Amino acid sequence: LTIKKIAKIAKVSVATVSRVLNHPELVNEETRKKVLKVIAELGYKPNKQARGLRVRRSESVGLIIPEDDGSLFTSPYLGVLLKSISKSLEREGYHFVVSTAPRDDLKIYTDMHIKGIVDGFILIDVKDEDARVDHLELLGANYIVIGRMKGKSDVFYVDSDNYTGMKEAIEYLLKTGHRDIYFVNGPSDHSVSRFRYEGYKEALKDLFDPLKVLNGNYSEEDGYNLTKEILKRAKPDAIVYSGDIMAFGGMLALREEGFNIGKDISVIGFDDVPLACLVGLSSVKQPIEEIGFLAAEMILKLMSGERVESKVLPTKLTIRASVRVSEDGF
Amino acid sequence: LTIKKIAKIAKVSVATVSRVLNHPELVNEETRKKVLKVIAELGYKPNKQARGLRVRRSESVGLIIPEDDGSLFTSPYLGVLLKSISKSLEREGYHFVVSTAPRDDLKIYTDMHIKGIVDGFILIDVKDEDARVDHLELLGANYIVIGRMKGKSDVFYVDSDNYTGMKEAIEYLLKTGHRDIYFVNGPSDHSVSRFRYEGYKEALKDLFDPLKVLNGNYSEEDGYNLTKEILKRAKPDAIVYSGDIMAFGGMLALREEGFNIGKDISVIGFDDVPLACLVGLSSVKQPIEEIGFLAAEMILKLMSGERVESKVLPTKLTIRASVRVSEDGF
DNA sequence: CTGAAAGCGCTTACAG
DNA sequence: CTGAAAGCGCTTACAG
Repeated sequence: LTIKKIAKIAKVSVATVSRVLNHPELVNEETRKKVLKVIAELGYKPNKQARGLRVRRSESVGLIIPEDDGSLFTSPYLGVLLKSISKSLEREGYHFVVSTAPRDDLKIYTDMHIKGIVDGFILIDVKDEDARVDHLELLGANYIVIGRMKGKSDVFYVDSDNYTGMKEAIEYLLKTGHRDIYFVNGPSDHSVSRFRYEGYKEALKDLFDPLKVLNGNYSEEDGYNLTKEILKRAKPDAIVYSGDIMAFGGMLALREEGFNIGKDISVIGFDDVPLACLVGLSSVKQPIEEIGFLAAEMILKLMSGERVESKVLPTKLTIRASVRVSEDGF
Repeated sequence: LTIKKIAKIAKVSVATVSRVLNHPELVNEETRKKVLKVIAELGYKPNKQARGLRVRRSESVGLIIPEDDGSLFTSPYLGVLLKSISKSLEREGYHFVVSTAPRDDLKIYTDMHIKGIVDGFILIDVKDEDARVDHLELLGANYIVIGRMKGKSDVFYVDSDNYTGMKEAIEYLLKTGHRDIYFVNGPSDHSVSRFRYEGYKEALKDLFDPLKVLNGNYSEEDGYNLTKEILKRAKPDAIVYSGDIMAFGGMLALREEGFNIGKDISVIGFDDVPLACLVGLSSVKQPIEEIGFLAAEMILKLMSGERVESKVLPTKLTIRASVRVSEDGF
């Protein structure tokens, strides 16, 4: 079932059928209706590859999941993000091509770009120094970033406000009487971690002590181990984790060491995964769905030459039983 | 950078360049080397759309995420599954097109099929009566299913052995002295739920009582509410949940009602999400990654006309603190 | 407003 | 073993 057959049945040229589909305003109403009727009756849809070949666009966007272990994306995060991106692209008639590769595999970007498989990329899980960005720049490919990179002011991005999110969490702890606050952060070269670190530092001001910051890889194990390490040398008022999964690991370690969470010590996580509520973990939520929607919108705009603006979306702190509200707090 | 340019530089015809790429055995070794050298130097990759148009294949596989709320796929499940499918397809040079749609939206399948966007589909989250399957059958599209459907013996699938997984869980409970075992299952029209139900029933034999089975939608809320409902009318030895997320909700309800989990009552979940370990929830693990790999392999085989065989993969029960081991148990 | 024609970048029978 | 040619299914300048 091709455009030719439609043309024949509707007794017009293929050009007219194509025009009805792509520039309906250019064709006479009667002709248009006649053609549309045939199209509807036969259920014709133009072949995407033929169209793509002709217009030199694939009308699809790619996302390559970095294969690192223990990344941010073991949480429900990834599923929700992919879902919201695909939904948003779908609405605009674009497709979403998802692939997987080790983070330092740049070949896959070259491939997808040169073979014309996608018109642009959405990058996730970026580091401050990210070879992928330089590579895409070199290729001249369209791309946007979920997250942010140090000093790369020319890269368009959507990000949640990790800085303010963490700052607010710490400020809340300070307000409720906590002074000795440890921080189990993600890898220090992760941009996400950097922003959270800055927020932590800024909120603490004079109380800031770099020795109270530890770095893990967002895994439960690291949360557990780093917490044990902290407890070996100190007995803090509070520990803040750069991810709920790490916080869960930390809570386990704390319990093992006899701490009553929310009484002897306070804990705050990041992400607000569904289970945080259940175990009473206070947490900072990122607007993942919205980030996905905006990312899709942004790459589409970029590709169509529209003006694009990077966006930082607010996070939301939810306090639950894991935080002790001292007498002298409010 | 097209095949034409390569041909010109290598001083051969485009046919020869194409042959070097697609049927290297048909071309003289010297010519081949010469062409390959030019290709490597210029970094040429054949345009996928042009190729696809010519060979009438897109070399990609589609998966449409059903948009239901509270589905199986709020857990980390979805991310892991998509990752493993894409990895597996990638290896075979295929692309993975991910989209989203309400579960009853069949148009998107028609579209992707007729427009030639994908050569086949992987279906997830299937129900016993699933309009998508009938629709794809009607379209004459290639597809396989993750999960299983009642009575559709002609549909190829990969599934984990939900029946045996649940049966083993119940048998363990029986062996450790539990007799009054409730079951909070998923929706009754979900094939996954049906198999778990059968396993539950089979293991209990005479002890089986249909009134002890409740249906939820895999959400934490449903786990919580249905547990409360159970506790209103009974004080069971154990409650088994068809998903860890529901089990977490159930555990919260149990604690609220003053139960000491693992002493007063036993709890087992399904999925073995990362956090299950942390909170001591016993659970049945599905081999999600392997399911993804096999699903990709299977659809590829199906499309290439190879013989395909449905597969059922074993699950694994891990007992943790949430199960009481009574004196008369082993 | 409409049609004939060119061409997007490939692959593959066909002929030699 | 190699090349010239046809053609996959579209879209769009061009001419009328």
